[in-house]
Amino acid sequence: MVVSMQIVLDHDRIFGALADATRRDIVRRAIDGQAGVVELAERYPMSFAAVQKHVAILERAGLVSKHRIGRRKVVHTNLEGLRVARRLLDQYEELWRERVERMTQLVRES
Amino acid sequence: MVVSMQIVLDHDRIFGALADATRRDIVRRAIDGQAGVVELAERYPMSFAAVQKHVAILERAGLVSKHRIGRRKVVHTNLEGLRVARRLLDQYEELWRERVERMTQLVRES
DNA sequence: GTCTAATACCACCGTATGGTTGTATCAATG
DNA sequence: CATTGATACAACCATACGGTGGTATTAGAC
Repeated sequence: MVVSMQIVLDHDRIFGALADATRRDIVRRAIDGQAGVVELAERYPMSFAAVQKHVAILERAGLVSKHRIGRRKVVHTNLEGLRVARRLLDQYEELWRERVERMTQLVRES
Repeated sequence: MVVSMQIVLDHDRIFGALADATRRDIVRRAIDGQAGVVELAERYPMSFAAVQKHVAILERAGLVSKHRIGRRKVVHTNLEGLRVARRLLDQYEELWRERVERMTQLVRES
């Protein structure tokens, strides 16, 4: 029985996944979509298993995905995951802009 | 002796602070910059002290700051903190764009 | 000055997280 | 099909995190 893992793209997981320097570096490297987990692991001062766990956290957050190429699995960054995070920040900035506008309006009316 | 607390604006703290629904909600509410910690705390199903800790985490991350108004302290969101996070995501998207461009170029040359 | 509302801080507790080592699976290769 | 390179997963450990209640500090109100 195959139960496909659920990728939720919720903000908790996405921002949590990005709150670690190793994982952010993996995201950056995986944009090119050429690195397997072994190649990634070689670059960080920690065990292979630790890097694997970081990739798993990124995968659960929907920031990267893996697909087989031969006997390796290649990690590549998922643009949509990054955009979910960015959209939230954009919303905050939009609220900020609206607030500034309201305040400017108030000053103008007084 | 007064030792001012250091606000670092590093990505670990910023994304970590945003990885919690309560804290994101505080950031959103504090954009208007009118809420004291008591008013904030009333909105969440947790103790006053818990909300205070959330605000402290946001403050250490540079996402909000507090200043006295009368006997209260008002929490307001710091736009620059949000922008630090957004800039990193923008960089990733830019890397993505460059990669797509390189690939398109390769296809064209073949 | 005394009282009190608003905030800050401390100690504690359960659970999640980041790391480790060891073992199991899985697919190409000989 | 046995081997082996690449990945997955489980058990374990130390520390960080999110919550609690209780106590201290601070600044207006009286």
